[in-house]
Order: sequence, then structure tokens, then C-alpha cells
Amino acid sequence: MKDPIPDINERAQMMLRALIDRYVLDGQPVGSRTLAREAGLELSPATIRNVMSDLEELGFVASPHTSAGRIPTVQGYRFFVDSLLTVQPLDELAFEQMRLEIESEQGQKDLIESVTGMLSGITHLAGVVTLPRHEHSLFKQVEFLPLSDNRVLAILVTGDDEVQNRIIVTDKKCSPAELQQASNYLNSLFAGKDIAEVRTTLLSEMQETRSTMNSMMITAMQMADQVLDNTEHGGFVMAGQTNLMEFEELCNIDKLRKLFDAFSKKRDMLHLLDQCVNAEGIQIFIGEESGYKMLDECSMVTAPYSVEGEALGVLGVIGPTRMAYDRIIPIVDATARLLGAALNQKD
Amino acid sequence: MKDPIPDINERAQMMLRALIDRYVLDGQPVGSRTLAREAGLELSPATIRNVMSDLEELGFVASPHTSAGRIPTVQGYRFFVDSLLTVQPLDELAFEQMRLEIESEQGQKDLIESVTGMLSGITHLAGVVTLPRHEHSLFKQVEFLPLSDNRVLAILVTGDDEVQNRIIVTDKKCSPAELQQASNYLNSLFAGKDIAEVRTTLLSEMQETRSTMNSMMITAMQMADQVLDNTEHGGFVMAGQTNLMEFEELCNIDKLRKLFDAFSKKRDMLHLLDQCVNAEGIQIFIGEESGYKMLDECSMVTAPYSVEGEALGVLGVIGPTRMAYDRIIPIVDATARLLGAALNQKD
DNA sequence: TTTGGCAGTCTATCCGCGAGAGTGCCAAAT
DNA sequence: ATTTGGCACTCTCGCGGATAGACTGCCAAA
Repeated sequence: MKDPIPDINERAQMMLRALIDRYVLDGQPVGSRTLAREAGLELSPATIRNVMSDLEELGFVASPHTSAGRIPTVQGYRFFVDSLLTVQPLDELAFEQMRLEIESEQGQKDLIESVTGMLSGITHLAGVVTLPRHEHSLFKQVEFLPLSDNRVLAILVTGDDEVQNRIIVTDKKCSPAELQQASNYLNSLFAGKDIAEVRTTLLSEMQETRSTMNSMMITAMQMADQVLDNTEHGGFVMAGQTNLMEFEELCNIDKLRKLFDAFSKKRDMLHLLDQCVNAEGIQIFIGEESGYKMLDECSMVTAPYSVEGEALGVLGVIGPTRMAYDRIIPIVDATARLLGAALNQKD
Repeated sequence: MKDPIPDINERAQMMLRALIDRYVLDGQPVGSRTLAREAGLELSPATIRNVMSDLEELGFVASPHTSAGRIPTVQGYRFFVDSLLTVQPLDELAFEQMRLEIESEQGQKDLIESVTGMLSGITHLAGVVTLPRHEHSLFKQVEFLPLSDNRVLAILVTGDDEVQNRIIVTDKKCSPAELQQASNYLNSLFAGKDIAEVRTTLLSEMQETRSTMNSMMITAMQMADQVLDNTEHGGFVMAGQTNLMEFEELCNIDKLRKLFDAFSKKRDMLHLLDQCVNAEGIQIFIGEESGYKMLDECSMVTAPYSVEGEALGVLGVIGPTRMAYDRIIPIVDATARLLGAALNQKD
């Protein structure tokens, strides 16, 4: 992007990779001695030290204090993830198991929750999945059922067979026949149309013929609005937050609290997640890259899931910056595919 | 002479109260000196020590080690709560504010969430509210709408105008007429009946006339089951869990994790909460009294909320054993009343 | 029955010390 | 020109000891 690719030779890259691999294991600063033993290269600690010094100058590693080893910086992780990460192929068996579990879910809500739990379970991080949006929801059918007095239950079925319902209070008591008439009218007019379109049509219709405008139509429109609302202000499901307590870098009560508070800010989280929904594939926020400082020492790995090429939502995991990206990424990726496939089957 | 049985005299009670009041403030063991200063009684530390010794023998206080002050035991809290607690009257203004906020909520779900947030916000503890159950749900109406192929959307409306829906796959393609017939049949037979009753009737019906048993009826029954399920396995809403991180006795990551894990065990939580739904009023679990050891150093203060005398659910707060019961109890109590009233209005 | 005094106990904290780990630099080896 | 071993230096961590502070329990006097 902005920085010209710093001259970093192959050996230094290997070393950065080795350092990160090691650091991910236990979160301890890695010294030259350890690296010499584990990097695979046949080099003395002294040589390693020289290279590390270069890496430090480039901003890829840092040292908490003079006599500690080095730890990767955010830029170090970034370079690692962008340039020298080789993802581990996903375990066949595990994948199959995931597939089975996902496909055994019935309801959409259950499906999402199951997937969220799976994500957190497999990765030992916090899993998060947004509810699928229904962008091109079609108006399918509306029904009005009489309740007591002048209260009517309105039921709207959308193209993907989701059901919205709400109770409306009409100005006067409506007979079943009237209700039937209203629903027939709306159904014949709008069946199969796009919800957004229905909405605008209804609006203009109501303005043109103010006299015939009645609660039914208003309600139909309100419900259409509600559907559209759901599209934009969808929710998300999270699981495994407590997994994050395992990581020492987050064991600070204060950090933990900030993090958990952030999780419960639906708005912010959705805003953050929405940024990923239109990304082409795996998206990775490292540390403060997300722009949310409560996710300070955390990273987020996300992937949009889609049906027939259309992105419906996003799922991913949140964990400490120090996470095994090579293991996590294929899991998130596979889960997104599986969820997309599962949703596709249900359509 | 001496007391025949070390019956706990008034002065000792005052002292226990003073000790608990003090201990609630900062969680530090309270010594005789402090108590002498703050108890209001004009007694020397030495006298206090004698009394404390008695209280210790009775099991109401304990001392973490020889040269620390005393802290209340679970039994101490229990006695305090049962016998010598005088609840603070609730602030008029605050109450009014709560009333306004609660009454401004529209949907039931929103209402519950708002109440939960309020509970945790005011008490600075974790708030929890179970979704209202609909015990005497009546079967009101069922409708079947044809979808593509042999898929049918079933919609069940219960007496309280809640709507259940699910998609069923029939063995053969059903015509609209057939669907209409099925719904007419079920509606005429069951309208106004108790859901539980519908369920049993359907069951025996299905066994008697195996031939005519069809997916519609099965589905109707499944949905009835679902409604009943909701009655028993209803959900609950929680908020403010992070408030608990403020308390030093819970700042231990391990305890915190156990606690949060416990919160996410829906089953256990519901089981625990269900025990309170039929209690006459405020229910208080102190420490391990709940029987759940993950809630070890925690207490729970709950109150059932009801409409027209029938308990629909329970709400309350969870916090450290060391909580200001005199302040918390009226809040929980008032909130339960307000929620009941709000639900009543919506019926 | 209450109180002051006093000895005894336990914790928390600070300090200093040494072990251990790791760096940076330099000069020698390759 | 790179790599390596050696060495001095730095910084953290953990341990033991000493001290201060906070209480208690008991006893004898008020």
C-alpha cells in the first residue's frame, strides 16, 4: 500500500515466520537461542541476533525490554499474513464432521447458532456469525386474521419463506370478508414483487388514493419496512467468549472487560462485521487495524458466506492477535462455505 | 448470670448488621476497631471483640486468618437477610423513571431486553429476565399456506396472539383446497381449547384413525409441542455480566470464567430460575445455596412477575454474595411489578 | 459487664540479592 | 563479507528476611 516493500531477504522472512510460529505457541518473547534451535536453519544465535536486529529496524518485531526476546508487532503479523503464510489444509475428517453437523440443523436460527458454536469450539476462540440478510426478499403473501374487537393479526410471508407477524389496531372493526378482500388485493397486486418495490408502490398508492387507504395497507407497508430493516440491522450470534480468558495477554481484568463490553455493543459489532460482508474472501483485522480500540490486542478473521454468489452475511472468529492464523483461516473459510451451502439447500 | 443459651441478643444483631453494612462497602474483613467507630454503639473495641467471638461461635462470621477482621459467612448473610434486613424504600424519582422507560417499550421482546438492561444498569450487577411463559396458551387458529412443491407453511396462532410458524414437507403435494380443509377441520375442532389438551386429543386421534392421519395433523401437534416447549424451555435474557468484573472477589480469572460459562449454560440457568417462578415473592439464594457451585461466591435475588395473579416468569440480579441487599431487593421487587403491569397492559 | 493493656499471630510489603535469559558489540574465524 | 564465539551489560523474576500494621485473645482492673 503505502510503504515501499522493505528489502527483506528470504532468510529474514523464514526467521520471522519461525518467530511467529514459536510465539503463537505460548506468548513468550522468543530469544535468539530458542530460534536457533527451532528455526530449522543451521545458524548460531549470534547470526540470528543480527537478523533480528534488522527485523526490529523494519518494525516487524519488538522487544518488551532489553533482555527479553522478540515478539511480533502488528506490522510483523500483517507481513506474515500477507506474504508468507501458508495455510494448513483442513483436516478431511474434521471437515466432514462439520458438514454433517451443519446439515443436520433444521431451523435457520438453530443453524446459525450451531455454526457459531462450532467456530468457537474448533478454534478455541470467540465465534461470531451475522444473521443472513435477505436483500432481495420478495413479497409472497400476506394474510390478515381477525382477533378480538378491532385488532387484526397480519402475517407476511417473504420469498424465502420467512414469516413476519404483528398485531394491528384498525380504526373500525373489520369483518373477515373485508380482511380477505384486503389480503386478496395485496396478494394479487404484489405477489412475487420485490419488497422494496412493494414499499414504494404502496407509498405512492396511498398518496394517490387517500380515501381507500386503510390500516391494512399501512400495515403491509410497515411490515415491508420491517423486513427491510431486518436486512440492514440484522443481528449476530456469538459464542465462546469465555475461550478468550485462556489467553494470558487478555487475562487482565480491565482489558477483558473492555472486550466483553465491546461484544455487547451490538451496533458497533455489526458495523465492524458489515465491513467484511462485501469483502471478496477471508478478511483479517490485526490488532487496532479494525479501528476499534477495544479490540486492541485482538484479531478478527472473517469470511462472508453467500448463496448463489450473493453475500448474505459474514462469520468469523475473534481472538488474541497471537493466534494460529494458518490453522484458523482454513477453518473460517470452510465454515463459510458450509454455511452457504446449507442455506442454499433450504431455499 | 450468663445467658442459658447464647441466644443472639439485640446488640449482637446490631453488630452483625453493622459488620455486613461495612463489609459490603469494600469487601475487606472488618476489625473490632472499625466496628467500634462505625457501629453507632458506644462500645470499646474490646467489647466488640467479645461479641464477635460469640457471633463466630454461632457461625455468622468468620475470620480469614488470625489477625484479620471478620467477614460474614453464608449463614450470617442468611440471618441478616431473613431477620434483620430493613429494605430501603425505593427512590420515588427513580421509580418513576423506570416506569416511563418500561412503558415506552413496544414489542414484548424489546420490553424484556429493556428491563434486563435496566436491572443491571441500576444495580451494577448482572440482570436476568426469563421470557414470559404462556401457560394457558389456547389454540386459536391454524393456517396452512402452500409453498413450492410439497412444502407447506404452517402458522399457529395462540390465545395470547403469539404466532408460531414452521415449514413442513408433506408426503404428497397438497392443493390449496386440501390445506383449507385441514385447517378448517383443526380450527373447528380445537379453537379455544387449551394447547395441552389439543396435543393429547391429537395424539389419540392419530392413533385411532391411522389412515386419515396426515402431515397437517402431525404438524399441528408438533407446533403445539413447540408451544408447550416454549412454556417449559423458554429462554431468558441477560445483561451487564461485565459489571461483575468490578468486584474483587470475582476478579480471579478462573472464577470469572466458571461464572460466565455457567451463564451460557441455558439449561442450568433456566432450571435455576424456574425454581423461583413459583415463589411467593422475593427469593434470595446466597452463595452455594443455589446448589450450583459455579455460583459459588455469588448471590441471586429474584422476584416472579405476574399478570393477573399468574406468575409468568422471573427476573432478578446475580452478583457477589457481598451485595447491598437492602438496596437491591426493592429494585428487583419494583421491577417485577412494573414488568407485570406492562405486560398486563399489552394483553 | 465493660474496658484498657499487652503479648502473640498473621499478612502484606519492601528491599536486596542472585539466578537466568537475552542482547549488543567486537574481534576472530570461515 | 558473513558467521561465529566470547564477553560485558541489562533487565526481569523469584526468594528470603525484615518490618510495619492490623487484629485477636486473654487478663486484670474499673
